[in-house]
Amino acid sequence: MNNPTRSAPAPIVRFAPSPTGYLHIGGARTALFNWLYARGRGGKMLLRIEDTDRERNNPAAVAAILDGLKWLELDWDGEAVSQFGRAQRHRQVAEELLANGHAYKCWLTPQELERMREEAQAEKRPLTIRSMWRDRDGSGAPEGVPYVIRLKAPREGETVVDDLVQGRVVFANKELDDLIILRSDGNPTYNLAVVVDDHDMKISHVIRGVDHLTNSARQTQIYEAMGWAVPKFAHVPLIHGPDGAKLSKRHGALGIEAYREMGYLPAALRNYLVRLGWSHGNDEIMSNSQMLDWFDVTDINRSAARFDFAKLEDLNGHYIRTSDDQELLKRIEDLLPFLPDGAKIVERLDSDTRARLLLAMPGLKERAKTIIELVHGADFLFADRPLPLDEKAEKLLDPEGRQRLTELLPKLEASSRWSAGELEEIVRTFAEATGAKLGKVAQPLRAALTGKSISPPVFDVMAVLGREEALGRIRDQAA
RNA sequence: GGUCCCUUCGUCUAUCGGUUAGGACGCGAGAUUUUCAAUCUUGAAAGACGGGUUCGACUCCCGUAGGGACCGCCA
Repeated sequence: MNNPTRSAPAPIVRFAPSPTGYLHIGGARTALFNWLYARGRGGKMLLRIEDTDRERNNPAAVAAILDGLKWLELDWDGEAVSQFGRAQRHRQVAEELLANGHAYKCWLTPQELERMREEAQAEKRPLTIRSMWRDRDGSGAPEGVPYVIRLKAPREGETVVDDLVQGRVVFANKELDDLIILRSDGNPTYNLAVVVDDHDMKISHVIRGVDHLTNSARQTQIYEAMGWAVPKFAHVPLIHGPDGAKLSKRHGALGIEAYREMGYLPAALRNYLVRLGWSHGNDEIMSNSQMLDWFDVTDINRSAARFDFAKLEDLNGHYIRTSDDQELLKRIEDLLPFLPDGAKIVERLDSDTRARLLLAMPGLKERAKTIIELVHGADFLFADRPLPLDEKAEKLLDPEGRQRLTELLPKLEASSRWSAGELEEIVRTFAEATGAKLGKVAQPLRAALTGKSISPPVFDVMAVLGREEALGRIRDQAA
């Protein structure tokens, strides 16, 4: 954040998702890395929507991505830039490249290209597109046939991507095609648009997934053709599924909103994601300011990491336990609309039950790994008398258990303050007097009060439910 | 197939040539306990393989194997 030892100029980074779908978990981590790098060094975090492909553009996806970032509490500077909105400027640069001899018009048709690919495939030789139009200067061009503009990429030597994560990656120029920078319909392609935008937006560090590594080599050629400074690159490894294969819908490549709906906290998800491919010694749980202080792209690992829900859950449990009760209540209320049985609870959430929920929170949050578990733990608060009993509760309320409740009832009715402490004393005294182990009394009591065999401590449950409700539930089950 | 990248406990990782290879999750055992958690103690668990370089390699180099990314007028 305000680390005085950092004297380098403040970086300008960008997160540049394409609006073809939701914000997936890998994208979320890339955004987080960008955000940490910018915010940790007093830099800027810009947002750009890569929507040059009009056919695949989806406004709902843009909204979902922005929502996901907001939920993750990652902010950005200024308005999100639409790449499509800058098409004029991209075309202008393409013309400039044409004029300065670094690009050429190519009349190769998609059909011809397809045939070249098939032939290469059949002969099992590598395919590198070598357009015959490269050096013809447009002579012999067919009439009225649309053309594309290709970069006249160097054929000799090598193009180097000096990557902050991957190291120095060298590509032989003879392996690289003359990439298309302007489509036959006059629209810019991704690689051109990205270079122009990154240059115009004065991006100092391009932090993105390794799937873009070869693009960086191509983009470097465009920078060089324009005589522009190449930004620093940091290509972060991809996230894999539990089986080591690329993360797909089958595993966990869900939209970020799915994680919210599964009851994860943004802080937990951030902490989990930052430790995937990056670490700071043995530190596992870290605050935002620690992350901001410690994070550096040069410490990111080169190998892909597998997504592990068990560890995410553990972290989430930690963040729930250390969260403020009031905040948890808000998280619950935010999540309720997305839960199958949430509407029922929303209905009952008046100021009284809200207060009870808050009162129960310390006991509840100790046992929940997700917000959903937190809600289920609070089920007993919203139950109607007579309570439905689950199988184990049923067993606890055998004749012996019910008999105990009957005997205990008058003692509880005589309680003066109905506090957890007083109630515990009453029950303990009762247990001792009857020579029963505390559990023999507490378990039937729990079953009667919650309908379950597991719950927060029974005395807390009684206090939270209040005298009238608690006694009523016990009477329902007493012999 | 071509190019490029990767490879330490099951998983995430530490180690920047010299360590009994450490931590976390998960798993096992124990303590605590009114249940379940939480918490504490504790156990099992790793340098893919083969060559070098070096007094000494998990660490540097080469090869093999395995995995991955990219190879669109998609981004």
